[in-house]
Amino acid sequence: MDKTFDAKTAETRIYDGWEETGAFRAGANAKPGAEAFSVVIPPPNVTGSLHMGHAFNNTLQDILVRWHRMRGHDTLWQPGTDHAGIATQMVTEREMAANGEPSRREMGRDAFLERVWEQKIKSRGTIIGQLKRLGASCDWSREAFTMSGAPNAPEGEDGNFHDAVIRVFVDMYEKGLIYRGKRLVNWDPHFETAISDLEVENVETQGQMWHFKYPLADGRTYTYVEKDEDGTVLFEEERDYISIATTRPETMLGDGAVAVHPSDSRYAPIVGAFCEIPVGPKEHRRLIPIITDEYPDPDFGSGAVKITGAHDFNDYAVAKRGGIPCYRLMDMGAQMRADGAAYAEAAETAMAVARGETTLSESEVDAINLVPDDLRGHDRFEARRRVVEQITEEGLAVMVPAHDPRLGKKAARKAQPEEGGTPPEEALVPLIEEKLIMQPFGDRSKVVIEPMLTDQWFVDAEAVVGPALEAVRDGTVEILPERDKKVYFHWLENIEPWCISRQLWWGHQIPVWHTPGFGDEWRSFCAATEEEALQQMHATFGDDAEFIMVEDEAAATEMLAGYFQNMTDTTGVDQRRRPQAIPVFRDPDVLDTWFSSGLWPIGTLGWPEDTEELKRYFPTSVLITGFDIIFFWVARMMMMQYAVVGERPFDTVYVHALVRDEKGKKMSKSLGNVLDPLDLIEEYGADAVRFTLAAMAAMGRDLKLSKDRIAGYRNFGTKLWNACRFAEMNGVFEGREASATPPQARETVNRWIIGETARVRETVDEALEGYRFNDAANTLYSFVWGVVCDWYVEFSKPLFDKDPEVVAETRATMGWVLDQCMVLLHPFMPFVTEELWGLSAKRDGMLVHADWPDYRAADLIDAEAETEMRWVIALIEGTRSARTQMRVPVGLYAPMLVADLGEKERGAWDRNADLIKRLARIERLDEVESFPRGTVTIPVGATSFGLPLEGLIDVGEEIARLEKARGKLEKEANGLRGRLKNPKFVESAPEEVVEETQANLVARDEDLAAIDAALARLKEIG
RNA sequence: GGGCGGUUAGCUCAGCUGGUAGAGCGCUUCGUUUACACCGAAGAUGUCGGGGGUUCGAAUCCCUCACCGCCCACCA
Repeated sequence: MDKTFDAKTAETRIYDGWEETGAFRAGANAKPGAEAFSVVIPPPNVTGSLHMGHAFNNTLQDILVRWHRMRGHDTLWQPGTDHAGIATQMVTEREMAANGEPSRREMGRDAFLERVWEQKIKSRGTIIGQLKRLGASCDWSREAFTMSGAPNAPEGEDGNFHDAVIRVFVDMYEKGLIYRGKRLVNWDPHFETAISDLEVENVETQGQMWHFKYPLADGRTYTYVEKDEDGTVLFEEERDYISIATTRPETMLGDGAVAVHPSDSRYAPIVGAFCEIPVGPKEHRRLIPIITDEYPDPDFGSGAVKITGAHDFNDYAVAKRGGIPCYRLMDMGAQMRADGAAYAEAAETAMAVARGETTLSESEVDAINLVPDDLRGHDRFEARRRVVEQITEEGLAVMVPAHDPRLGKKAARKAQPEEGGTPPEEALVPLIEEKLIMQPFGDRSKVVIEPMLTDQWFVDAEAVVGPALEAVRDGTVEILPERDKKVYFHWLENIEPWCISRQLWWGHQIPVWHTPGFGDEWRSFCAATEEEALQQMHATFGDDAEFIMVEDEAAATEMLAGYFQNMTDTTGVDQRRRPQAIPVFRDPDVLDTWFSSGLWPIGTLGWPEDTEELKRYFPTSVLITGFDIIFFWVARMMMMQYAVVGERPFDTVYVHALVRDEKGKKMSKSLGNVLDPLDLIEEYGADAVRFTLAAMAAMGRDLKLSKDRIAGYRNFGTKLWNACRFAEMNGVFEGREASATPPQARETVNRWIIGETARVRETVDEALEGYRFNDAANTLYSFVWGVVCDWYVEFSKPLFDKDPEVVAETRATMGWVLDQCMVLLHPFMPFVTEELWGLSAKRDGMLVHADWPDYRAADLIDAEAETEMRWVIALIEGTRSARTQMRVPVGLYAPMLVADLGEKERGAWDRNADLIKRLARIERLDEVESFPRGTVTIPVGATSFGLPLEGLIDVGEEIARLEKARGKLEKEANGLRGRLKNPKFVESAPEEVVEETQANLVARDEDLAAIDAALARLKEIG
C-alpha cells in the first residue's frame, strides 16, 4: 500500500466500478421483502453546474441512501434535471449572442426550441458528471427530465414527464382549479414575462418621494384644516388643490382617481369632486374623481393617494373596489407605450369614462394609451424625470422651505441662493423626500419589476392548499427542523393565486387552443392534444364547422377583421355568421417551471402510467432540500401531489441551511467568494469534501466552510488509510477470510475494542435516524482517530510479538474492527472506504453492498475489559504527562514504582504490562514500601505510581505541577462536597445523581490524598 | 411593520429532554518510537452577549435589553 490514498485517480475508477455492476440500481442489495426507501433528488437546472449548495444537499442524500442500501432496504435514489424555463432560455440566448447566432425572435419559436434542446443535451452532462464526482449513488438508468417527451423533444429525449404535466393541467382546468384572467402581475421587463410573487426580490433602495398638487377642477376651493387628537385646529388654509405624494411620478399618467380615507375630515368637503392630473398637454388635462377607500392611511403623507390601477398592486385593489379604470402605460419592455390613438383622442375617451358617459370593457380600457405624445417610447425612468420636470416647471410641485427636515441633502443643496437671491432659510424648494423604499427586482434578471395588467393563467392555490396544510399539522408529513414548519404554515395559510403562465418559449406550452368567441373575447378549449381540442370545438360550433390552425392571435385577428366588421350591426349572438374557416391558435404561453417540478415525485416514477415503481416507491421516504425552496418547491409538491393523486409526496422533509464562506457571507459570484466544490474535490478528494459537509451539518444552522476544515478531514481519510496500512504490514489481511461477525477474543484489548465498536455503531445509527449527520460524522471521527488509531493500534503492537494464538486473535480482531470502520464510514467517505475494502481482503462483493451491522453494544461490551482499559489509558496518560512536565527525555525508559498495588490493579498491570511499558516508556515496575525522595507521583484511581527521578527532576517544578493539579482537584471536590452538604440537593436531586456525586467526591479525595503525600515528600527534600 | 434564528476558547462551531464547560483549526513546547509529519506526545486559552427570574443546581427553562443575520409584508 502507498502512504496515502490517491483520490484523484482512484475516485473515477471506483465510481465506474459501482456503475458497471449496477450498484445504484433501484432495489440493488435489497433483502427479500425489505421495506422501501426512496428519495427524489431536487432536480438541478439542466444547464447549471454544481455549487456548494448542491454538494451539501446531495452529500446528505447520498449518506442516507447508501446507509439504507447497505441495510438491505429496497432503495431508490431518483435523479434527474429540471428544464428551468427562464434560466435555460437565458443561458441559451446568451450563448447564441456570444456565437453571433440569430436571435430567438429572428429564428422563430420552433427553431429556437430546437436550439435549446441542443443546449440541454450539451450541458446536461456537466452537472450529472459533477454529481458523480461527488459520489452520488443515484440510479442513473432512471434519469428523468422535467420536459421529457415534450412534442418538440428530439430523439432520445423520450419519457413521459410532459404527459404528466399536461394531464395535470387539463385535469385541474376541468375542475376549475386553473383559470385565466387579466390580472395585475409581476412583470419582468427584461425577459418580458410574468413571474410569480416568489420570483420577486424586494430590495431596500434609496429612492425619492415627490409631492405634487392636483388642482381641483373648475377652480373649486376648500378649507383645508388639520386638527390634533383633541380637535384643536393646528393649521388651516384655503386650497385649490389636493396634495399627493408618489415615488413613481411617471405612473401619474395612468391615474384613475385620487383616494382618501372615508374618515379623513380634511378632504371630506371635496370627496366626489374632480381634480386634474398635473401633467400632459395643458389643453387635454384629464380630470379624475376624488373617492374614498379604506386603503389610504390618513397619517401618512398627505393622506391622499393617487390610484394607478394598472401599475400598483394596492391601487389595483382600490380600483377594483371603486370601479376605477386601470390604464396601462407601458409596453412589455416597460417603455412608455407608443401604440394606439394619439394622446388627445385617448385623453378624451378617458374623460368620457371618468364622467360616466361611457363604460368600456377591460380590453377597451387596455387599448387606451394615455402617455402624452412627447413621452411615448421613452424608458420609464426617463419618463419619470421628464414628468417631474414638467410639473415642477408648471409650479405644481409642493414647495417647502429649504430647512424642512423631510428634505434630503440634494434638495437642500439646490436651495443655495444665487447671487442676491433669497437667503436659504426662506428659499422654497420642491418637496422631494429622500427615503428608502422597497423596490421589487426580478430574481433572475435583476431588473426592476413592473406591475403589469396582462392576461395570465392562475392556479387557485387556496382551493388546493387544504390537504397540504393538514398533512403537516397532523404529522402525516414531518418537516424538520421544527422551525421550518412555521415558515411553511405561514406561507400556505396566506396563499395567493399562483400565476403559472410565462411568456417564454422554453417550457411546457399551455394545452389550450383559442378561437374567436363572441364579442371581443376569445373562447378557449383545454385538452391534452390538438385533436381533442378540435373535437371540443366541433361539439361547440357544430360538426360542419371548419377550423384552421394559425400561428398566433395576431394572425387570427387579421383573419377575422372582415368578419367582425360585418358583424357590427348584428345584435343577437346566435345570428352571427361564421367565417368560412374559424381560425384557431394555441395559447403561446408556457408553464412556470415549478408547475412541472411540483410533479417531480410522481412524474419521475412514471405517472400517469400505473407503474411498478409508483407502487413500490411512492410516497417517497424523505426529501432533502434547502430552505430557500420551501415555498417554490416543497409547498407546491405538497399541494400538487394531493391535488393529483390525493397522497403525500414524501414522509419527511429535511430542510438544510445555506453553505456560506468562512466569514459567514453567502457565497455569490459577484462577491467572488464562491468555493467551487469541483475545485475542492480536485484538491482534497470527494471524501474530504463530503465528510466536511456532513460534519458541519448541524440541523438548521448555516455552515461556514473553510479549506482548513476540509484539509483536516482529508487527513482523517489518510489516517484511516494508514491504520489499514499498519494492519497490512502486520499480516492482518493476509489470506484473510473476512467475517461480519465479531471474533471471539480473549485478550482484554481485543474484547475492549469490540465493545467500543458496537457502541459506535449504535450511536451512528441513532444519529442518522434523527438526521443528525454531524453527530454521526463526529462520532466516527473520534472513534477512528481517537480510539482505534490512538489506542487500539498502539495496544496491538506488543500483541503482534506474542505467541501465534494471540497474534491470530489480534489479527482477526483488527481486521474486523477496520472492516467496521470502513462499513460505518462508507456512507460518508465512499471512495477511500471502498478502496480499502478491496485491498483488505478477498471479498464477495463491493463495500457499497456490504451488510450494515446490527450488533448491539449491550451484547458486545465487556465491562471488565472496559474498566481495565480505561485504567491503563489513565496510567499511560498520567505517566506521559508527568514525564513531559519533568522534562524526562523522550527516549529514556524509566523505572516505575508502586507502593500500594491492589489485587485488581495488579492483575491489570500484569495483563497489560507490555503495552504500558511501551507506551509510557517504562523500564520495569518495582513494588516498594514507600517512594524515595525525588519521586514523581502519578495517581491512577486509588493507586499511586511513581517515577523515581532523583537528580533528574526539578523539585520546584514538581511541586508546582502537583499544586496545580491539587488546586483543580480541590476546587472540584469542594464543589461536590458543597452540593452534598446541601440537604435540599440530597432531597430533591435524583438518586443516581446523588450517588454519582458521592462517587466523584471519593475519587477526588483519593487523588488529593496521593498528591498531598507526594507534596509532603517533596517538601522534605526542599 | 411582523416572524424566526444567532451571540460559548484567537477562529469556526458542538453542547438533545437543566446535574462537574467540548471539538476542529490555530497557538506553545517537545519528538528521525518499525501505520501515518496529511504524524505523535504534552500543554495554554472561556465572568457560556448584558440584566433579572424559576430551581438544591441554569450555557441549557422563563422574562427583558443590546447587537448581528435571515425570511415575510401593499404604506403612496
